[in-house]
Amino acid sequence: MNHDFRCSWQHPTMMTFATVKDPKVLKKQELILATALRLFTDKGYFNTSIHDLQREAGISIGAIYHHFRSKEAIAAELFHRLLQAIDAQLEQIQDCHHSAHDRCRAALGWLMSLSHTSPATMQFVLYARHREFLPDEPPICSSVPFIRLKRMIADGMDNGEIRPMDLNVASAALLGGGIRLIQLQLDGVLDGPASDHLDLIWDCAWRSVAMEN
Amino acid sequence: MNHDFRCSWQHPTMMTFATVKDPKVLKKQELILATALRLFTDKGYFNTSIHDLQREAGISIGAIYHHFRSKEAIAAELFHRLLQAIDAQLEQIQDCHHSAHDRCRAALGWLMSLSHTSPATMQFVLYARHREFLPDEPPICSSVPFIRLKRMIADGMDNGEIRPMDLNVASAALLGGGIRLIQLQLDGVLDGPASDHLDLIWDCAWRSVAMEN
DNA sequence: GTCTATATACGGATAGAC
DNA sequence: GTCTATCCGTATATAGAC
Repeated sequence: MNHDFRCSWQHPTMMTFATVKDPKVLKKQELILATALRLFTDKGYFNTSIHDLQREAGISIGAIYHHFRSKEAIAAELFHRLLQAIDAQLEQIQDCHHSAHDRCRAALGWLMSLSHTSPATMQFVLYARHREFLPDEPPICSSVPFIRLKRMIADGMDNGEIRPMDLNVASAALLGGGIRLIQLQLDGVLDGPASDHLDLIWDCAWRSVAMEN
Repeated sequence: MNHDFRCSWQHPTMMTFATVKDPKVLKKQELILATALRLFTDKGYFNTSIHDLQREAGISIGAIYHHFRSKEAIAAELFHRLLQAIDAQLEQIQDCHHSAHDRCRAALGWLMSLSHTSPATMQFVLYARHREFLPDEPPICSSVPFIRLKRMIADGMDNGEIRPMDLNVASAALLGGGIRLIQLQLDGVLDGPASDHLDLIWDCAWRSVAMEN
């Protein structure tokens, strides 16, 4: 049983906002997005003004509005890119492992490591109340990465690794504990990184849903 | 083993804001707080203006500022009262049951029923990003009710019901799944109330931490 | 205690030079 | 593409009559 959850991924802090355009423009867009991520998670979306963003990024308001339609558009772009990056990583994990057990464990391990190496990413994606500033976004539990995780679990139920039960309940039982630990870490309640507890929480989680022998 | 988690409590919707002052003043304060709770959970704190509150409550801005120092003070008062009401209920549950198993199950069951009968309460307490508008509040995981829950679990570890392990991990494993289900319900992902799944999620949760026989 | 009217500030967004 | 200066709506909070 392979408990290594790495399987050659990009280090989380390398997560970038790059797409396919001119690198000069990209640098500035990325600067704006990275600064926005920091401020949004630090003080919250509504406590961050465009003037804050302008000051912290060291560029002008005009430049910001040249690259983005509005403040909301910055948050939306940020949200989409981070979700996409996370989903890409989960897809890679899905390809590297072939049982629900190994896939979900690797996924949880990676999410925990991400919450340590890039807490702002985790906080913005998992924790922010997007509905309040991105009214058209679906709730996070319906986002692509979460759907993928749910699918992994459904497959495990089909092939007999996981006891048959309501899929939402199984997802909550298997990942709820780990996600809760991540939240505790982001809130500063844990002493060390959440991933210190991966082995233990995974043991608990797997007991809760595994097919009896 | 007693699986009844009720044990004579006030129905959650009866949760009121009453204290000890003149009932006439109370009615108005309660009206303001109840309206604020509805609007804050509905549109979010920052998307709710004092004018919205004034309109929805059917009173004047002057009246609002007569009873509360500021908008933030309304949110703070709301937060404290709801946390206190929840903790009072948990205390009652603690008194009615005498094992970690029964206490935690009853507590989770009650929280799930509360999330159905009074979703706004649950949403505001469990889900809102208080740090963004109540900067002096400690994080929710450090609040009185959560401390109480943690204590119940610690006791269960001491008396041998629960396997010895890190307390944060045990809390996450035992309650993380249920809390996650509550979040799913609040986000509208579940079809019915989360409490429909109490038996199942509790069975999963308890397996994950229970002492082996 | 409750009301209306208003002061004051701030935030998002735009105009237009360079 | 980037900048500065500015517009304008809105939000919190206050003043002061009743």
